[in-house]
Amino acid sequence: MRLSQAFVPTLRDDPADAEAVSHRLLLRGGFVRQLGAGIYSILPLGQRVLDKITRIIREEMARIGAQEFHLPALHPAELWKESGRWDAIGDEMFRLTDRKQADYCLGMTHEEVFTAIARDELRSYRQLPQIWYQIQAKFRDEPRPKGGVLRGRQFIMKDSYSFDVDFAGLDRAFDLHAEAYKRIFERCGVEAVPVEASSGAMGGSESVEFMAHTAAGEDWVVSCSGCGYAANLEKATSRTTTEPDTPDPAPTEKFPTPGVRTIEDLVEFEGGAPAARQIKTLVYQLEDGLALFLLRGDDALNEVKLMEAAGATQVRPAHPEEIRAALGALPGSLGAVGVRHLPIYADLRLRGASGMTTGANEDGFHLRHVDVARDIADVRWHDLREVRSGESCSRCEKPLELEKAIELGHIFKLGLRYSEKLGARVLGPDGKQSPIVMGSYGIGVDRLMAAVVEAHHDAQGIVWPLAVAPYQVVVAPPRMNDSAQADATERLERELAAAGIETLIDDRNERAGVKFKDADLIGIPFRIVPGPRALGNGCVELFERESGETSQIALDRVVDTLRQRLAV
RNA sequence: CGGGGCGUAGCGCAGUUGGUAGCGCGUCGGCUUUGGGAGCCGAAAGUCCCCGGUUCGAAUCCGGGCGCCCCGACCA
Repeated sequence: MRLSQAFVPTLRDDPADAEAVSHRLLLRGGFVRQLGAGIYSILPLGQRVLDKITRIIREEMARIGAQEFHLPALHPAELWKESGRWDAIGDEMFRLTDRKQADYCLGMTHEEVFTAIARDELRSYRQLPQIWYQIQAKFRDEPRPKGGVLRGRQFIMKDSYSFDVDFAGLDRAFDLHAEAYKRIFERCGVEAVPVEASSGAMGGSESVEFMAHTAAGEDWVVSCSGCGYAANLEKATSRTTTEPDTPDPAPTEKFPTPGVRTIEDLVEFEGGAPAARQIKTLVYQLEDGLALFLLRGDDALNEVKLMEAAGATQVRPAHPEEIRAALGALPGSLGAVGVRHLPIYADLRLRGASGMTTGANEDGFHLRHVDVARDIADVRWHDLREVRSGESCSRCEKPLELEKAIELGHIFKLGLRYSEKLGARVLGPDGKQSPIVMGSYGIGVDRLMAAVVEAHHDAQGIVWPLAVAPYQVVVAPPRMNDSAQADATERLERELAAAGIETLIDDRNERAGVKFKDADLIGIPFRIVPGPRALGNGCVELFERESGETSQIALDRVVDTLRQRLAV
C-alpha cells in the first residue's frame, strides 16, 4: 500500500479528550475515531490490527475444535424474558421498540441466542460436545465509557459457548478455553494472568478472568508471589489474624457522642475507640429489603462479597431516610445491637469480638462494651471485607500485592442455568432427557488491541509486536524526487509484494522527518530507508522499531533478510 | 447517580469592558529547502454546540437543553 493513497490520518498533537496511553496513540496514529461516547469507528489501520488479532483467535479456536457462527445483534425481548435476564438486567441493556411496538434489545452477550439454537437443533448426546463461537459487536450502555476502545458501549467480542452432556465435559471445555486463551494473549504479545473471579450476574460455579496489568486498568488484581495465587479484588481473600477477644464482662453502655459521624471522628473523640475496636454498620437495600452489614471499623466492605453473602444481584447503599425509618438514626450513629427486624450480616473478622464500640441507633450516641456474640442477634457470618495490599496470602502467608489491571477475557462455567431456563435438553445414552451443561467464554477484541498498545509503546508511539502489526514493513525514502531513491523504492515495492511481505510504501512528498515520525507513531516493526547514505554502497538502512537499531543491508538482500526476521 | 471540567476552522487553543472572530499546526497554490514533524509569500476554510431571553448590537450576559471528557460510584 502506498501511503500517499492510504487513509491514515495521523495527528501531530495529542487529542485533548484522550487520557489513556492506548486511547491517545490509537487516535493519533489514525487507527480509530470517536463517533460518540463509547462509540468508535475503526479506521483501515485499526482494522488491519483487528484482522491480525481475530486471525490468531480463529486459529486458536479452531485448534480446540470450535466452530464459528455469526449471530444477530438485534434480539427479540421474548428470548431474554425466557432466561429471566430481560428483567434482571437494568439500564445496561440497550432496549428498543419496533414499529409494531414489540420490544427488542441489542445483544450484550449471546447466551440466549446460542442456547436457543442448541435447544432447537440438538437432540442427542451423540451430537455433543459442541463449541460454538462468533466475533461480533456487543452493546452495553455503560454508565461511564472511558479510555477509548478500552471500555466502549459498542465493542467487539469473541464469545464462545460450550455444550456438553455432563459436568466432566464442561470441565474439559473450560480447560480447553483456558489453554486457548493463554496462547491467544501470548501470541498477541500481552501478558494476561488468569485470576479467580466473581461470576456476577452470569451465574455459574467457577469463573476465571484473564487480566493484563496496565495503569489504564479498572480492576485490581491481588496476587501472591509466593504461591502464585491470583484473584480479582472483588473475590480475593487474605489471611487475617482474628484472635477472639477475652470477653469484656461489662454491660453495654450508651454514651453521648455529639458531632461524631465517621469512624475517624470516633477515633478522635474523647472516650471513643480506635478503628479496629469499632463495629462499622452499613445498611444496604437488597431486592427484598434492607439489611445490615457489619465490619471492623478499619475494614472496607466489598460489595461483590456482600452480594454473594446475601444472594442478591441488585444492591445499593440505603438512603438516609430509609435508614432513619428503619433504625431511628442517621448514618454515623448506627449499630446492630438490639436490631431484630432486619437481617444482619457480619464479617468473619468480628467473630468473637468483645469490648467493641458501635452506634446506638440514636443520633449523637454510641455504645461501648459491645460483645458481638452476646449483644447482636442472629448474625450471619461471611467474608465481607476487602483485601488490602500487604496482607498475608491465605494459602502461603506471603504478603499479597495489588495491581491495576484490565480484563481481557473471562471464562465461565455456566452449568445448567440457561439450558434449564430455555429448555435445551438432549437424550442421554440411558434414554433420558437431561439439560445441556454449558460454559461461556469471552474475549474483548478491540480491548485486546488497546491492551497491546498499553503494553507496547514508547515516547514516539506504538511499538506493535510483529504478530499484530498493521504492516510488517514500511519503506521510507527521504526524497521521492531523487531518481535513485525512487527506483530503489519501486524495486522494493515490487519485490516485497512478490514475497508476500505486508509493506507500506511512504511515497508521500514529505520530508524524511515527517515520514520517520509517522512510521514510529503507527508502530511498524521494520523501516527500510533507501537513502543516499546507504544507496551509494548498494545498500539500504534497516531500522527496527522495537530495539531502535539500524543496520545496512544490500539492496538485493532485503527480501531475504526480512523473510528471516519476519519468520520468528 | 454524586463531584469537577470543556464545547470557537480538520487538530490544539486564544478571544479584554457586549461592537460582528483570531493564533499555531494541518490543508490548497507558488518559490526555496530536503535524513527526525523546514522557511517565505499567498489562499481556502467557522451554523462560535442548540433553543430562547436581555440589548441598537451577544462567542461574550441570563434561562433552558444537548454533547463530550475526567474523578468517584456502578459494571458479565
